[in-house]
Amino acid sequence: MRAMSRSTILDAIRNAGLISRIDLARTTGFSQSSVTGLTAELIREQLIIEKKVGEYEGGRPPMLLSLNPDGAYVVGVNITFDTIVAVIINMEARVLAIQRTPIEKNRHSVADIADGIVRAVQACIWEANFSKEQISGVGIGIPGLVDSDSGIIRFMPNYNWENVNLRDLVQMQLKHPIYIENSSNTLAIAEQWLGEGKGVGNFLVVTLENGVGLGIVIQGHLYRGQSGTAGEFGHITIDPGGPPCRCGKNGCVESYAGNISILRAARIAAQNGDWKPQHPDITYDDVLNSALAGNTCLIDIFKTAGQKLGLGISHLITLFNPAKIIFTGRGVRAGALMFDSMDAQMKLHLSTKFGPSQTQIVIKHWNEKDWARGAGTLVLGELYKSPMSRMAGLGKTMSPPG
Amino acid sequence: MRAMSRSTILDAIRNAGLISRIDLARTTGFSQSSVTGLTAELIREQLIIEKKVGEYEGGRPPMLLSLNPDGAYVVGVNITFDTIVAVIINMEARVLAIQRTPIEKNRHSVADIADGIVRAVQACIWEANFSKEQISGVGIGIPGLVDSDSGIIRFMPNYNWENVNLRDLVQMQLKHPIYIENSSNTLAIAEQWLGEGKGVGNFLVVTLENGVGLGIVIQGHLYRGQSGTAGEFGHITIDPGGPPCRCGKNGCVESYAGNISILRAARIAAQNGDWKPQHPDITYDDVLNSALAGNTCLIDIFKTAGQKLGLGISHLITLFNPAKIIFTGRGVRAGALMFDSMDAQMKLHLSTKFGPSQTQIVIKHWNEKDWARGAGTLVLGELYKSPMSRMAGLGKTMSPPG
DNA sequence: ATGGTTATTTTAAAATCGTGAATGTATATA
DNA sequence: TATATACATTCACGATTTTAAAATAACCAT
Repeated sequence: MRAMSRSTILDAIRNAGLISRIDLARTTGFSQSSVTGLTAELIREQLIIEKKVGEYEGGRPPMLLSLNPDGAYVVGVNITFDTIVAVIINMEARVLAIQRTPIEKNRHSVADIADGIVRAVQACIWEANFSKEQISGVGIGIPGLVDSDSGIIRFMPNYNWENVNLRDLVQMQLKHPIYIENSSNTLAIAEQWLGEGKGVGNFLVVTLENGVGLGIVIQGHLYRGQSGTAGEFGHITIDPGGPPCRCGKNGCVESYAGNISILRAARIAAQNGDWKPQHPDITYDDVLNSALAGNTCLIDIFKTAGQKLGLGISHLITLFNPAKIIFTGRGVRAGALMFDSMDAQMKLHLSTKFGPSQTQIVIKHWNEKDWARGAGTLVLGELYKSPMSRMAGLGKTMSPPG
Repeated sequence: MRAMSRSTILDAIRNAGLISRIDLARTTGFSQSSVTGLTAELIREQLIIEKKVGEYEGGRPPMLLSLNPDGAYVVGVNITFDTIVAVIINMEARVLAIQRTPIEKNRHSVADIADGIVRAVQACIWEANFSKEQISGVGIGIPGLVDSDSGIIRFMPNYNWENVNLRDLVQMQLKHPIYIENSSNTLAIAEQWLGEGKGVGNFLVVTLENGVGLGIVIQGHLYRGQSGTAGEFGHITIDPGGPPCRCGKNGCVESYAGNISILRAARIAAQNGDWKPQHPDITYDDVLNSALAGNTCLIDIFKTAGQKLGLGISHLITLFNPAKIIFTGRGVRAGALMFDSMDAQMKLHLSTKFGPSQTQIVIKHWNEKDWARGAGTLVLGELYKSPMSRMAGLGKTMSPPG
């Protein structure tokens, strides 16, 4: 009961960034005295602080409250095809330390990756001169289908894992509370907390990596579906006669717009002689660079990807009517190569009879850190729900050592 | 605050149908004394009643509580292309009276329909020997895009209405509280209340009429989207090269699976000589009957409709991961003609990598009354939220006159 | 300094809500 | 008829929040 009141206050502070008690009373609907009581409790627990004095407006100037950046620290870890990125973030999700660990080729058994995560977390904490007691938890983002309750990864196409329990393996070596979740979902939470989704009730996050993922936020809550498989946007069939997909079907969104699908199309073009790569072992980045340099054959590949993606996005808008769709992931670096045709195709498949589309399209500049940070916010969210579970004792000073 | 507790109790009673106080305490988590207090309040307000004594189980036999069927009466109205159906329902959503009013051809201005609704409501109340004071509200279901807050119908393809305020026109002649909502949404609410959606957190209702509609229930709440246009499933593009749609695009789900689209396809077949209808002015029912009688050309039309619908449904399952999808509307009478091919196509476009589909497909026997009843439950829901708003005084006896 | 104004805190009284413990009630069976 | 058992109610209590009012704090203008 009081947990809900606390949450309301915390959410309001997070949304505002910097807010006085009187404005808290106004926005939350609590009485002034209740706000005083609740904020006093949160200050005592060091979740929030009196940051600075606000603008004079004719009387006593307001004391502006903010989250306590140093109220807790957590580690966020993101796994991509070839890299483990771990970051330490503070209560404001600011990245204080970062650690990249390459995944060696063919070293991606579950045990290998679990060890890699543990080492990355330890190295990150060590190099930033933190002690492990200062870390309240570890969040792990996975590009695949995750049952976040049981911790089981049901399907992860990158390494072709099915039904493996990565969390337990990591937990055996790390004593911190560990949370695991699909990367698109962690990004959605991160956007809701501190990014484009702040204060937005309904929005979607589309991730363009090797696969194409979707995080769904509805009425302010992450939506996972009845059995946790909602949002497999990458695997809706756009064209039944299309190229094969890692999911076993043909013509999925992902089989056009996923980075490995673009790479595959480029390889086929190279085989057909439509394009001469500089070296035989081409990567997605090679393809992207050549396309950006003006190779028309490769430009066409991105254009097609954008078109198919655009049709899929039109489905999302028509079905979800979100306030925003946020694009992120390595794939957004293609920029206009992909998004111009996406935009055109999307508009083509939205009926004007329902009024102009209210959905705002946001393309985030891609940033490796953001993904690991997203995994970290997963833990921050849990801390907010029950701050008692913080590992670090409340009495201790929590200033960053670095 | 207490409103939520009351709702919890009411929901539990509605879900159970018949339940003792002690079981209420068990299912809701309230203490026995709280349940006594809350139920006493609800009984005083005549929302629930002590229905009968339950089975002896070793001690004092439980007193079983149920909703008070006669706690309130509301009118539900549904508009289809050619008919206005009004029903009186009680608190259990049982239909006590029904009134059909045909809509004359070319008499479908907003004023005409508003008058038709008013007359239908009045006739329904009159013929069932109710007094207007006994009716707590009127719910109207519209096959189109409705802004339920403002009461404005943004787009209704049947009569090609755009941005008209039907509610205000009706309100000028009826003093009751009037609610207006998209039919698919009213049906979703009705299913959640008393049908297949009872106790199911996430489910979808697909309506097959002239158009194809979608009602979305997520985490127990109807989802309307950011600006109220969520769920326009009928207008996602299945095949960009497909037939034109009333929405201005081509190849929408509706342009294959909507009843008028099937009728159109049959007319074209007749023109081409592929089929000889018995009379020139054919209707959807003629087409359906000839197909059921074995006309292969028409069977193919239904088969194609089912296939396109199936692809669309696979999108819904992949994106929403609902526990159930409930099909209703005149179109379900096509039965296996449509659903066999739908089923096959749907399965084809669901990846097996995410485990077997957990989504249960439910096809409801079509029934004209259900739609009007659905519009009525819209009002019942409002009554539950704030029983004080009931028009009929709490002190009055509320037994049905008939 | 003084007064005016707005922000915050404190205080006390009252309301609301749910709980636990004890009590009351209804039934079948020994 | 007494008893065991399970259901229901009563009542005093604690936790939480609100209202209202007063006190305090901080700042500017005069």
